Amino acid sequence: MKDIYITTPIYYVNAKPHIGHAYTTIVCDVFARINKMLGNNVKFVTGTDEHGKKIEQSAVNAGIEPQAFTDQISELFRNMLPVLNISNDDFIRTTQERHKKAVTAFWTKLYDAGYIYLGEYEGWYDIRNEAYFSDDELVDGKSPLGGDVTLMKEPCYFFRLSQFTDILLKYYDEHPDFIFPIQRKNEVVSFVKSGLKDLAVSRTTFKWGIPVPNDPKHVIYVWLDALVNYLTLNGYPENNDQNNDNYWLNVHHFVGKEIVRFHAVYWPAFLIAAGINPPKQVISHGWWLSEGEKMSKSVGNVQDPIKYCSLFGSDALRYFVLRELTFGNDGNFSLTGFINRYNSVLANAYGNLCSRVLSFITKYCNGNLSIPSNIDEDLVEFTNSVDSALNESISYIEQYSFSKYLEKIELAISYANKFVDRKEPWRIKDNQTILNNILYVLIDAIQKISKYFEPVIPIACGKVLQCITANSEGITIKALDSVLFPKIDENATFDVYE
RNA sequence: CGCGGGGUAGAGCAGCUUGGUAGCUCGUCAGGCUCAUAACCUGAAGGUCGUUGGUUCAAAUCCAGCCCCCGCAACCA
Repeated sequence: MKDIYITTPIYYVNAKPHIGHAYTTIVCDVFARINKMLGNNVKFVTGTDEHGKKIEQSAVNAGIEPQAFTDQISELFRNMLPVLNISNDDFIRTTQERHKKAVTAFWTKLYDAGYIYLGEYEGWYDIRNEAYFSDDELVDGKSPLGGDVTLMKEPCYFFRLSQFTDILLKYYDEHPDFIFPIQRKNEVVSFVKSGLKDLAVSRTTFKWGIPVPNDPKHVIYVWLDALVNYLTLNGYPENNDQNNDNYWLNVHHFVGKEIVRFHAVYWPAFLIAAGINPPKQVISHGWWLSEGEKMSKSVGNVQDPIKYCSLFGSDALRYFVLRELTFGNDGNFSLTGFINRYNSVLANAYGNLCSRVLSFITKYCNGNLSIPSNIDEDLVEFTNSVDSALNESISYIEQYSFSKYLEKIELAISYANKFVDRKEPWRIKDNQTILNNILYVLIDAIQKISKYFEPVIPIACGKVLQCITANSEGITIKALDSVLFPKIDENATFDVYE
Protein backbone atom coordinates (compact mmCIF):
# COMPACT_ATOMS: atom_id res chain seq x y z
CA MET A 1 0.00 0.00 0.00
CA LYS A 2 1.44 3.31 -1.04
CA ASP A 3 0.37 6.85 -1.78
CA ILE A 4 0.26 7.88 -5.40
CA TYR A 5 -0.49 11.26 -6.91
CA ILE A 6 -1.79 11.27 -10.48
CA THR A 7 -2.22 14.38 -12.60
CA THR A 8 -3.61 15.20 -16.00
CA PRO A 9 -2.25 18.31 -17.67
CA ILE A 10 -4.48 21.25 -16.98
CA TYR A 11 -6.33 21.97 -20.17
CA TYR A 12 -5.99 25.28 -21.94
CA VAL A 13 -9.40 26.90 -22.21
CA ASN A 14 -8.84 28.37 -25.61
CA ALA A 15 -10.89 25.63 -27.23
CA LYS A 16 -13.56 23.24 -26.13
CA PRO A 17 -12.72 19.67 -25.09
CA HIS A 18 -11.98 17.10 -27.79
CA ILE A 19 -10.96 13.47 -27.99
CA GLY A 20 -7.39 14.24 -26.95
CA HIS A 21 -8.45 15.78 -23.66
CA ALA A 22 -10.86 12.93 -23.12
CA TYR A 23 -8.11 10.41 -23.80
CA THR A 24 -5.58 11.80 -21.33
CA THR A 25 -8.25 12.12 -18.70
CA ILE A 26 -9.49 8.57 -19.22
CA VAL A 27 -5.97 7.16 -19.08
CA CYS A 28 -5.35 8.90 -15.76
CA ASP A 29 -8.70 7.78 -14.42
CA VAL A 30 -8.07 4.15 -15.30
CA PHE A 31 -4.59 4.32 -13.83
CA ALA A 32 -6.08 5.85 -10.69
CA ARG A 33 -8.78 3.19 -10.42
CA ILE A 34 -6.29 0.38 -10.97
CA ASN A 35 -4.14 1.77 -8.19
CA LYS A 36 -7.15 1.91 -5.91
CA MET A 37 -7.98 -1.66 -6.83
CA LEU A 38 -4.46 -2.62 -5.81
CA GLY A 39 -5.05 -0.99 -2.45
CA ASN A 40 -3.04 2.19 -2.93
CA ASN A 41 -4.07 5.62 -1.70
CA VAL A 42 -4.75 7.69 -4.75
CA LYS A 43 -4.96 11.40 -5.27
CA PHE A 44 -6.09 12.13 -8.80
CA VAL A 45 -6.57 15.64 -10.13
CA THR A 46 -7.31 17.61 -13.26
CA GLY A 47 -8.30 21.16 -14.15
CA THR A 48 -8.01 24.06 -16.54
CA ASP A 49 -5.24 26.46 -17.49
CA GLU A 50 -6.81 29.87 -17.97
CA HIS A 51 -4.26 32.64 -18.32
CA GLY A 52 -2.32 34.02 -21.23
CA LYS A 53 -2.48 36.24 -24.19
CA LYS A 54 -4.49 33.86 -26.34
CA ILE A 55 -7.23 33.66 -23.77
CA GLU A 56 -7.27 37.42 -23.42
CA GLN A 57 -7.56 37.71 -27.19
CA SER A 58 -10.30 35.08 -27.43
CA ALA A 59 -12.27 36.91 -24.77
CA VAL A 60 -11.94 40.16 -26.69
CA ASN A 61 -13.13 38.39 -29.83
CA ALA A 62 -16.08 36.99 -27.94
CA GLY A 63 -16.80 40.44 -26.59
CA ILE A 64 -16.64 39.45 -22.94
CA GLU A 65 -14.29 39.74 -19.99
CA PRO A 66 -11.51 37.13 -19.78
CA GLN A 67 -12.89 35.79 -16.51
CA ALA A 68 -16.35 35.32 -17.98
CA PHE A 69 -14.81 33.69 -21.01
CA THR A 70 -12.75 31.21 -18.98
CA ASP A 71 -15.72 30.50 -16.74
CA GLN A 72 -17.63 29.29 -19.78
CA ILE A 73 -14.94 27.11 -21.29
CA SER A 74 -13.73 25.74 -17.99
CA GLU A 75 -17.24 24.58 -17.31
CA LEU A 76 -17.25 22.61 -20.55
CA PHE A 77 -14.20 20.73 -19.30
CA ARG A 78 -15.71 20.20 -15.91
CA ASN A 79 -18.93 18.93 -17.47
CA MET A 80 -17.00 16.42 -19.53
CA LEU A 81 -15.82 14.60 -16.40
CA PRO A 82 -19.08 12.95 -15.31
CA VAL A 83 -19.84 12.09 -18.93
CA LEU A 84 -16.59 10.12 -19.09
CA ASN A 85 -17.14 8.76 -15.58
CA ILE A 86 -13.97 10.32 -14.18
CA SER A 87 -13.16 9.82 -10.50
CA ASN A 88 -10.99 12.88 -9.92
CA ASP A 89 -10.54 14.16 -6.38
CA ASP A 90 -10.12 17.81 -7.25
CA PHE A 91 -10.45 20.22 -10.15
CA ILE A 92 -8.20 23.23 -10.31
CA ARG A 93 -8.61 26.45 -12.22
CA THR A 94 -5.55 28.64 -12.48
CA THR A 95 -7.77 31.66 -11.87
CA GLN A 96 -8.59 30.41 -8.37
CA GLU A 97 -7.22 32.28 -5.37
CA ARG A 98 -5.49 29.20 -3.98
CA HIS A 99 -3.53 28.92 -7.18
CA LYS A 100 -2.59 32.59 -7.42
CA LYS A 101 -1.31 32.29 -3.88
CA ALA A 102 0.75 29.24 -4.74
CA VAL A 103 2.23 30.80 -7.87
CA THR A 104 3.06 34.00 -6.05
CA ALA A 105 4.77 32.06 -3.29
CA PHE A 106 6.63 29.89 -5.78
CA TRP A 107 7.84 32.88 -7.76
CA THR A 108 8.99 34.60 -4.60
CA LYS A 109 10.88 31.51 -3.60
CA LEU A 110 12.70 31.40 -6.95
CA TYR A 111 13.34 35.12 -6.87
CA ASP A 112 14.69 35.13 -3.32
CA ALA A 113 16.95 32.22 -4.15
CA GLY A 114 18.40 34.26 -7.01
CA TYR A 115 17.07 32.17 -9.86
CA ILE A 116 15.01 34.98 -11.33
CA TYR A 117 16.50 38.24 -12.50
CA LEU A 118 15.27 41.26 -14.39
CA GLY A 119 16.76 41.50 -17.84
CA GLU A 120 15.83 42.63 -21.25
CA TYR A 121 13.99 40.63 -23.84
CA GLU A 122 15.07 41.24 -27.36
CA GLY A 123 13.18 39.95 -30.33
CA TRP A 124 11.67 40.69 -33.67
CA TYR A 125 8.17 42.00 -33.23
CA ASP A 126 5.55 41.41 -35.89
CA ILE A 127 3.23 44.35 -35.28
CA ARG A 128 0.44 43.13 -37.52
CA ASN A 129 0.31 39.76 -35.78
CA GLU A 130 1.41 41.01 -32.37
CA ALA A 131 3.97 38.29 -31.89
CA TYR A 132 7.68 38.01 -31.14
CA PHE A 133 10.11 35.87 -33.06
CA SER A 134 13.75 35.02 -32.67
CA ASP A 135 16.40 35.45 -35.36
CA ASP A 136 16.22 31.90 -36.58
CA GLU A 137 12.46 31.98 -36.89
CA LEU A 138 12.44 34.76 -39.43
CA VAL A 139 11.69 33.90 -43.03
CA ASP A 140 13.33 36.18 -45.60
CA GLY A 141 13.49 39.01 -43.10
CA LYS A 142 9.79 38.75 -42.29
CA SER A 143 7.95 36.97 -39.54
CA PRO A 144 6.82 33.43 -40.24
CA LEU A 145 3.32 34.89 -40.32
CA GLY A 146 4.34 37.21 -43.13
CA GLY A 147 4.37 40.53 -41.28
CA ASP A 148 7.16 43.07 -41.25
CA VAL A 149 9.24 42.95 -38.11
CA THR A 150 11.14 45.43 -36.00
CA LEU A 151 13.72 44.72 -33.36
CA MET A 152 12.19 45.39 -29.96
CA LYS A 153 13.54 45.38 -26.46
CA GLU A 154 11.53 45.24 -23.31
CA PRO A 155 12.26 44.53 -19.69
CA CYS A 156 11.56 40.97 -18.78
CA TYR A 157 12.25 38.56 -15.95
CA PHE A 158 14.35 35.53 -16.73
CA PHE A 159 14.75 32.21 -15.01
CA ARG A 160 18.32 30.96 -14.89
CA LEU A 161 17.61 27.82 -16.86
CA SER A 162 21.11 27.90 -18.33
CA GLN A 163 22.47 26.80 -14.98
CA PHE A 164 20.49 23.57 -15.14
CA THR A 165 21.91 21.85 -18.18
CA ASP A 166 24.24 19.57 -16.25
CA ILE A 167 21.94 19.26 -13.27
CA LEU A 168 19.13 17.99 -15.46
CA LEU A 169 21.33 15.62 -17.45
CA LYS A 170 22.59 14.17 -14.19
CA TYR A 171 19.04 13.85 -12.95
CA TYR A 172 17.90 12.00 -16.09
CA ASP A 173 20.87 9.74 -15.76
CA GLU A 174 20.21 8.92 -12.14
CA HIS A 175 16.47 8.51 -12.68
CA PRO A 176 16.17 6.43 -15.83
CA ASP A 177 12.41 6.11 -15.41
CA PHE A 178 11.80 9.83 -15.09
CA ILE A 179 10.57 10.17 -18.65
CA PHE A 180 8.37 7.53 -20.21
CA PRO A 181 8.54 6.18 -22.87
CA ILE A 182 12.20 5.88 -23.72
CA GLN A 183 11.95 7.59 -27.15
CA ARG A 184 10.66 10.73 -25.49
CA LYS A 185 13.48 10.59 -23.01
CA ASN A 186 16.02 10.47 -25.80
CA GLU A 187 14.47 13.55 -27.37
CA VAL A 188 14.56 15.46 -24.11
CA VAL A 189 18.14 14.48 -23.37
CA SER A 190 19.32 15.60 -26.79
CA PHE A 191 17.44 18.86 -26.39
CA VAL A 192 19.06 19.56 -23.04
CA LYS A 193 22.47 18.47 -24.29
CA SER A 194 22.26 21.12 -26.99
CA GLY A 195 22.41 23.65 -24.15
CA LEU A 196 19.74 25.56 -22.28
CA LYS A 197 19.22 29.30 -22.42
CA ASP A 198 17.68 31.38 -19.69
CA LEU A 199 13.93 31.37 -19.97
CA ALA A 200 11.77 34.48 -20.22
CA VAL A 201 9.22 34.05 -17.46
CA SER A 202 7.31 37.31 -17.53
CA ARG A 203 5.36 39.28 -20.11
CA THR A 204 4.33 42.90 -20.33
CA THR A 205 2.37 42.77 -23.59
CA PHE A 206 -0.87 41.68 -21.97
CA LYS A 207 -2.55 41.74 -18.57
CA TRP A 208 -4.41 38.43 -18.27
CA GLY A 209 -2.19 36.56 -15.88
CA ILE A 210 -0.86 36.45 -12.38
CA PRO A 211 1.11 39.64 -11.64
CA VAL A 212 4.78 39.39 -10.81
CA PRO A 213 5.15 40.10 -7.08
CA ASN A 214 6.27 43.68 -6.54
CA ASP A 215 6.26 44.46 -10.24
CA PRO A 216 2.67 44.30 -11.46
CA LYS A 217 3.48 45.65 -14.92
CA HIS A 218 4.58 42.08 -15.62
CA VAL A 219 2.47 38.98 -15.60
CA ILE A 220 3.97 35.57 -14.99
CA TYR A 221 4.66 33.34 -17.99
CA VAL A 222 1.73 30.95 -18.47
CA TRP A 223 3.78 27.79 -18.32
CA LEU A 224 5.36 28.71 -15.01
CA ASP A 225 1.88 29.61 -13.81
CA ALA A 226 0.35 26.40 -15.16
CA LEU A 227 2.97 23.94 -13.92
CA VAL A 228 2.65 25.15 -10.36
CA ASN A 229 -0.91 23.80 -10.36
CA TYR A 230 0.50 20.42 -9.39
CA LEU A 231 1.80 21.98 -6.19
CA THR A 232 -1.34 23.99 -5.56
CA LEU A 233 -3.34 20.79 -5.69
CA ASN A 234 -1.04 19.29 -3.11
CA GLY A 235 -1.62 22.08 -0.63
CA TYR A 236 1.29 24.38 -1.50
CA PRO A 237 2.30 26.80 -0.03
CA GLU A 238 0.59 25.92 3.28
CA ASN A 239 1.96 22.43 2.84
CA ASN A 240 5.52 23.67 2.58
CA ASP A 241 7.20 20.35 3.22
CA GLN A 242 6.55 18.65 -0.10
CA ASN A 243 9.79 16.73 0.15
CA ASN A 244 8.32 14.76 3.01
CA ASP A 245 4.89 14.42 1.46
CA ASN A 246 4.22 10.90 0.25
CA TYR A 247 1.91 12.06 -2.51
CA TRP A 248 4.42 14.55 -3.85
CA LEU A 249 7.24 12.02 -3.71
CA ASN A 250 5.20 9.71 -5.90
CA VAL A 251 3.66 12.17 -8.35
CA HIS A 252 2.96 10.91 -11.87
CA HIS A 253 2.37 13.54 -14.52
CA PHE A 254 0.55 12.24 -17.59
CA VAL A 255 1.04 14.50 -20.60
CA GLY A 256 0.69 14.57 -24.36
CA LYS A 257 3.91 14.25 -26.26
CA GLU A 258 3.87 17.90 -27.33
CA ILE A 259 4.30 19.18 -23.80
CA VAL A 260 6.96 16.78 -22.59
CA ARG A 261 9.56 19.51 -22.73
CA PHE A 262 7.72 21.71 -20.29
CA HIS A 263 7.26 18.87 -17.84
CA ALA A 264 10.61 17.18 -18.22
CA VAL A 265 12.91 20.21 -18.57
CA TYR A 266 11.39 23.43 -17.25
CA TRP A 267 9.36 21.92 -14.46
CA PRO A 268 12.13 19.91 -12.76
CA ALA A 269 14.42 22.92 -13.14
CA PHE A 270 11.88 25.20 -11.47
CA LEU A 271 11.37 22.69 -8.70
CA ILE A 272 15.04 22.09 -8.04
CA ALA A 273 15.51 25.85 -7.91
CA ALA A 274 12.71 26.06 -5.35
CA GLY A 275 14.24 23.26 -3.32
CA ILE A 276 11.47 20.80 -4.12
CA ASN A 277 11.91 17.27 -5.41
CA PRO A 278 11.25 16.89 -9.14
CA PRO A 279 8.31 14.66 -10.05
CA LYS A 280 8.66 10.92 -9.94
CA GLN A 281 7.69 10.41 -13.52
CA VAL A 282 6.48 12.22 -16.63
CA ILE A 283 4.44 9.84 -18.76
CA SER A 284 3.85 10.86 -22.32
CA HIS A 285 1.29 9.48 -24.73
CA GLY A 286 0.72 9.83 -28.45
CA TRP A 287 -1.92 11.48 -30.55
CA TRP A 288 -5.08 10.27 -32.16
CA LEU A 289 -5.62 10.40 -35.85
CA SER A 290 -9.13 10.26 -37.19
CA GLU A 291 -9.83 7.62 -39.83
CA GLY A 292 -6.14 7.66 -40.68
CA GLU A 293 -5.83 11.40 -41.01
CA LYS A 294 -5.00 14.25 -38.73
CA MET A 295 -8.08 15.58 -37.01
CA SER A 296 -8.98 18.90 -38.43
CA LYS A 297 -12.02 21.05 -38.27
CA SER A 298 -11.80 21.99 -41.92
CA VAL A 299 -11.72 18.33 -42.96
CA GLY A 300 -14.63 17.75 -40.60
CA ASN A 301 -13.23 14.57 -39.11
CA VAL A 302 -12.95 15.70 -35.51
CA GLN A 303 -14.27 12.85 -33.39
CA ASP A 304 -16.51 13.96 -30.56
CA PRO A 305 -16.04 11.94 -27.35
CA ILE A 306 -19.31 13.17 -25.92
CA LYS A 307 -21.22 11.83 -28.88
CA TYR A 308 -19.55 8.45 -28.50
CA CYS A 309 -20.60 8.39 -24.86
CA SER A 310 -24.20 9.24 -25.55
CA LEU A 311 -24.42 6.72 -28.40
CA PHE A 312 -22.50 3.82 -26.87
CA GLY A 313 -21.83 4.67 -23.23
CA SER A 314 -18.74 5.91 -21.42
CA ASP A 315 -17.55 2.36 -20.70
CA ALA A 316 -17.30 1.69 -24.41
CA LEU A 317 -15.29 4.83 -25.13
CA ARG A 318 -12.99 4.19 -22.18
CA TYR A 319 -12.39 0.63 -23.28
CA PHE A 320 -11.78 1.56 -26.88
CA VAL A 321 -9.22 4.30 -26.33
CA LEU A 322 -7.16 2.14 -24.00
CA ARG A 323 -7.37 -1.01 -26.08
CA GLU A 324 -6.93 0.44 -29.54
CA LEU A 325 -3.82 2.49 -29.06
CA THR A 326 -0.46 1.21 -27.91
CA PHE A 327 0.19 3.63 -25.09
CA GLY A 328 2.86 6.13 -26.05
CA ASN A 329 2.32 5.76 -29.80
CA ASP A 330 0.01 7.62 -32.12
CA GLY A 331 -3.11 5.73 -33.06
CA ASN A 332 -6.07 5.76 -35.30
CA PHE A 333 -9.56 6.55 -34.08
CA SER A 334 -12.11 5.11 -36.41
CA LEU A 335 -15.78 4.37 -36.01
CA THR A 336 -15.45 0.97 -37.65
CA GLY A 337 -12.58 0.07 -35.33
CA PHE A 338 -14.67 1.20 -32.41
CA ILE A 339 -17.69 -0.87 -33.41
CA ASN A 340 -15.47 -3.82 -34.16
CA ARG A 341 -13.90 -3.91 -30.72
CA TYR A 342 -17.13 -3.05 -28.97
CA ASN A 343 -19.00 -5.92 -30.58
CA SER A 344 -16.31 -8.56 -30.35
CA VAL A 345 -15.09 -7.93 -26.82
CA LEU A 346 -17.65 -5.96 -24.84
CA ALA A 347 -20.80 -7.46 -26.35
CA ASN A 348 -19.82 -10.93 -27.57
CA ALA A 349 -17.08 -11.91 -25.16
CA TYR A 350 -17.59 -10.23 -21.79
CA GLY A 351 -21.24 -9.21 -22.03
CA ASN A 352 -22.35 -12.52 -23.38
CA LEU A 353 -20.27 -14.50 -20.88
CA CYS A 354 -21.92 -12.74 -17.97
CA SER A 355 -25.30 -13.02 -19.56
CA ARG A 356 -25.11 -16.74 -20.34
CA VAL A 357 -23.72 -17.76 -16.96
CA LEU A 358 -25.87 -15.55 -14.76
CA SER A 359 -29.08 -16.41 -16.53
CA PHE A 360 -28.25 -20.12 -16.56
CA ILE A 361 -27.82 -20.11 -12.80
CA THR A 362 -31.03 -18.24 -12.17
CA LYS A 363 -32.94 -20.55 -14.51
CA TYR A 364 -31.56 -23.94 -13.55
CA CYS A 365 -30.25 -23.48 -10.02
CA ASN A 366 -32.78 -21.00 -8.65
CA GLY A 367 -30.00 -18.51 -8.38
CA ASN A 368 -28.24 -20.34 -5.58
CA LEU A 369 -24.85 -21.99 -5.53
CA SER A 370 -23.27 -23.65 -2.56
CA ILE A 371 -19.62 -23.70 -1.68
CA PRO A 372 -18.19 -26.85 -3.25
CA SER A 373 -16.93 -29.43 -0.77
CA ASN A 374 -14.33 -30.74 -3.15
CA ILE A 375 -13.29 -29.45 -6.52
CA ASP A 376 -11.82 -31.75 -9.12
CA GLU A 377 -8.56 -31.07 -10.85
CA ASP A 378 -10.11 -29.86 -14.07
CA LEU A 379 -11.87 -27.03 -12.30
CA VAL A 380 -8.78 -26.08 -10.34
CA GLU A 381 -6.86 -25.93 -13.56
CA PHE A 382 -9.42 -23.58 -15.05
CA THR A 383 -9.27 -21.30 -12.02
CA ASN A 384 -5.49 -21.27 -12.21
CA SER A 385 -5.47 -20.33 -15.86
CA VAL A 386 -7.80 -17.40 -15.20
CA ASP A 387 -5.73 -16.29 -12.23
CA SER A 388 -2.54 -16.43 -14.16
CA ALA A 389 -3.96 -14.39 -17.05
CA LEU A 390 -5.19 -11.74 -14.62
CA ASN A 391 -1.91 -11.63 -12.73
CA GLU A 392 -0.13 -11.20 -16.00
CA SER A 393 -2.47 -8.37 -16.96
CA ILE A 394 -1.53 -6.40 -13.87
CA SER A 395 2.15 -6.81 -14.60
CA TYR A 396 1.74 -4.66 -17.70
CA ILE A 397 0.50 -1.67 -15.77
CA GLU A 398 3.93 -0.77 -14.50
CA GLN A 399 4.93 -0.12 -18.12
CA TYR A 400 1.63 1.62 -18.90
CA SER A 401 0.79 -1.07 -21.43
CA PHE A 402 -2.94 -0.63 -21.02
CA SER A 403 -3.58 -2.43 -24.27
CA LYS A 404 -1.72 -5.52 -23.06
CA TYR A 405 -3.47 -5.27 -19.72
CA LEU A 406 -6.78 -5.55 -21.53
CA GLU A 407 -5.51 -8.24 -23.85
CA LYS A 408 -4.83 -10.46 -20.85
CA ILE A 409 -8.20 -9.77 -19.30
CA GLU A 410 -9.72 -10.73 -22.63
CA LEU A 411 -7.71 -13.93 -22.50
CA ALA A 412 -9.28 -14.74 -19.13
CA ILE A 413 -12.72 -14.05 -20.59
CA SER A 414 -11.94 -16.35 -23.47
CA TYR A 415 -10.88 -19.10 -21.04
CA ALA A 416 -14.21 -18.75 -19.29
CA ASN A 417 -16.22 -18.96 -22.50
CA LYS A 418 -14.24 -22.01 -23.59
CA PHE A 419 -14.78 -23.59 -20.19
CA VAL A 420 -18.54 -23.23 -20.49
CA ASP A 421 -18.52 -24.90 -23.88
CA ARG A 422 -16.23 -27.67 -22.75
CA LYS A 423 -18.28 -28.42 -19.62
CA GLU A 424 -21.63 -28.15 -21.38
CA PRO A 425 -23.60 -27.42 -18.21
CA TRP A 426 -26.89 -27.68 -20.14
CA ARG A 427 -26.26 -31.42 -20.52
CA ILE A 428 -25.90 -32.07 -16.81
CA LYS A 429 -28.85 -30.17 -15.42
CA ASP A 430 -29.87 -33.20 -13.39
CA ASN A 431 -26.54 -33.70 -11.68
CA GLN A 432 -26.77 -30.78 -9.29
CA THR A 433 -23.48 -31.35 -7.49
CA ILE A 434 -21.31 -31.39 -10.58
CA LEU A 435 -23.31 -28.55 -12.07
CA ASN A 436 -22.99 -26.52 -8.89
CA ASN A 437 -19.24 -26.89 -8.80
CA ILE A 438 -18.76 -25.93 -12.42
CA LEU A 439 -20.92 -22.86 -12.06
CA TYR A 440 -19.32 -21.92 -8.79
CA VAL A 441 -15.83 -21.70 -10.26
CA LEU A 442 -17.28 -19.87 -13.24
CA ILE A 443 -18.85 -17.25 -11.03
CA ASP A 444 -15.61 -16.99 -9.14
CA ALA A 445 -13.84 -16.33 -12.45
CA ILE A 446 -16.41 -13.78 -13.57
CA GLN A 447 -16.05 -11.98 -10.27
CA LYS A 448 -12.28 -11.74 -10.59
CA ILE A 449 -12.41 -10.77 -14.24
CA SER A 450 -14.94 -8.07 -13.47
CA LYS A 451 -12.79 -6.73 -10.68
CA TYR A 452 -9.84 -6.39 -13.03
CA PHE A 453 -11.97 -5.00 -15.83
CA GLU A 454 -13.79 -2.55 -13.58
CA PRO A 455 -11.22 0.26 -13.70
CA VAL A 456 -11.79 0.47 -17.43
CA ILE A 457 -15.53 -0.24 -17.66
CA PRO A 458 -16.79 0.59 -14.16
CA ILE A 459 -20.49 0.78 -14.98
CA ALA A 460 -20.84 -2.62 -16.61
CA CYS A 461 -18.62 -4.43 -14.11
CA GLY A 462 -20.42 -2.76 -11.25
CA LYS A 463 -23.70 -4.20 -12.57
CA VAL A 464 -22.24 -7.68 -12.88
CA LEU A 465 -20.69 -7.64 -9.43
CA GLN A 466 -24.00 -6.53 -7.95
CA CYS A 467 -25.63 -9.66 -9.31
CA ILE A 468 -23.38 -11.82 -7.16
CA THR A 469 -23.89 -11.89 -3.39
CA ALA A 470 -22.14 -14.12 -0.92
CA ASN A 471 -24.16 -15.66 1.90
CA SER A 472 -23.48 -18.20 4.62
CA GLU A 473 -24.11 -21.28 2.45
CA GLY A 474 -22.65 -20.02 -0.78
CA ILE A 475 -23.60 -17.36 -3.26
CA THR A 476 -26.83 -15.95 -4.59
CA ILE A 477 -27.02 -14.96 -8.21
CA LYS A 478 -29.48 -12.79 -9.96
CA ALA A 479 -29.70 -12.33 -13.68
CA LEU A 480 -28.78 -9.07 -15.34
CA ASP A 481 -31.82 -6.89 -15.74
CA SER A 482 -30.54 -5.37 -18.94
CA VAL A 483 -28.13 -6.16 -21.74
CA LEU A 484 -24.72 -4.84 -20.71
CA PHE A 485 -23.52 -3.96 -24.19
CA PRO A 486 -26.21 -4.17 -26.86
CA LYS A 487 -24.61 -5.16 -30.09
CA ILE A 488 -24.06 -2.30 -32.53
CA ASP A 489 -25.34 -2.72 -36.04
CA GLU A 490 -22.22 -2.27 -38.10
CA ASN A 491 -24.22 -1.15 -41.10
CA ALA A 492 -25.98 1.65 -39.28
CA THR A 493 -24.68 5.20 -39.60
CA PHE A 494 -23.80 7.31 -36.62
CA ASP A 495 -22.99 10.95 -36.27
CA VAL A 496 -19.81 10.99 -34.21
CA TYR A 497 -18.22 14.16 -35.51
CA GLU A 498 -18.26 17.61 -34.07
C1' C B 1 22.05 16.30 -46.38
C1' G B 2 15.65 20.14 -42.11
C1' C B 3 12.92 17.40 -37.89
C1' G B 4 9.89 13.47 -36.32
C1' G B 5 6.78 8.97 -37.00
C1' G B 6 6.05 4.70 -39.95
C1' G B 7 6.53 0.37 -43.80
C1' U B 8 5.15 -7.15 -40.07
C1' A B 9 -0.88 -12.32 -43.17
C1' G B 10 -7.09 -9.25 -46.63
C1' A B 11 -7.68 -4.84 -42.70
C1' G B 12 -5.88 -2.53 -38.14
C1' C B 13 -1.84 -3.27 -34.98
C1' A B 14 1.99 -5.70 -31.12
C1' G B 15 6.92 -7.57 -31.02
C1' C B 16 12.46 -4.19 -32.13
C1' U B 17 15.61 -0.67 -26.10
C1' U B 18 17.81 -6.35 -23.46
C1' G B 19 19.07 -10.83 -31.28
C1' G B 20 17.22 -17.34 -30.66
C1' U B 21 10.05 -21.45 -32.38
C1' A B 22 6.41 -14.45 -36.03
C1' G B 23 1.87 -12.75 -32.08
C1' C B 24 -3.12 -10.07 -31.15
C1' U B 25 -8.11 -8.36 -32.81
C1' C B 26 -11.21 -8.41 -36.94
C1' G B 27 -12.16 -10.72 -41.64
C1' U B 28 -12.20 -15.53 -44.74
C1' C B 29 -13.17 -21.06 -45.21
C1' A B 30 -14.90 -25.79 -42.93
C1' G B 31 -17.20 -28.10 -38.72
C1' G B 32 -19.70 -28.22 -33.61
C1' C B 33 -23.13 -26.51 -29.84
C1' U B 34 -27.77 -24.25 -28.09
C1' C B 35 -26.94 -21.91 -21.63
C1' A B 36 -26.33 -16.86 -23.88
C1' U B 37 -26.55 -10.39 -26.72
C1' A B 38 -27.90 -14.54 -34.53
C1' A B 39 -23.77 -14.98 -29.30
C1' C B 40 -20.12 -19.27 -27.98
C1' C B 41 -16.60 -23.48 -29.17
C1' U B 42 -13.22 -26.47 -32.60
C1' G B 43 -10.14 -26.72 -36.87
C1' A B 44 -7.92 -24.52 -41.36
C1' A B 45 -5.97 -21.23 -45.00
C1' G B 46 -3.06 -16.77 -45.20
C1' G B 47 3.48 -13.46 -43.73
C1' U B 48 10.68 -14.46 -48.05
C1' C B 49 8.57 -9.01 -41.09
C1' G B 50 9.76 -2.28 -47.52
C1' U B 51 14.62 -3.18 -50.12
C1' U B 52 20.07 -4.16 -50.54
C1' G B 53 24.32 -5.28 -48.01
C1' G B 54 26.96 -6.03 -43.19
C1' U B 55 27.79 -8.05 -38.02
C1' U B 56 26.54 -12.94 -35.80
C1' C B 57 26.32 -19.86 -34.82
C1' A B 58 21.54 -17.06 -35.16
C1' A B 59 18.38 -10.61 -37.29
C1' A B 60 11.51 -8.47 -37.74
C1' U B 61 14.97 -7.24 -33.73
C1' C B 62 21.80 -4.56 -34.13
C1' C B 63 24.81 -1.52 -38.15
C1' A B 64 25.10 1.02 -43.15
C1' G B 65 22.83 2.52 -47.77
C1' C B 66 18.42 2.90 -50.68
C1' C B 67 12.91 3.16 -51.81
C1' C B 68 8.01 4.50 -50.30
C1' C B 69 4.07 6.72 -46.93
C1' C B 70 2.46 10.36 -43.08
C1' G B 71 2.90 14.90 -39.91
C1' C B 72 5.59 19.56 -39.06
C1' A B 73 1.07 28.11 -39.57
C1' A B 74 -1.86 28.44 -35.40
C1' C B 75 -4.71 25.69 -31.71
C1' C B 76 -4.26 21.28 -29.11
C1' A B 77 -3.82 15.43 -25.14
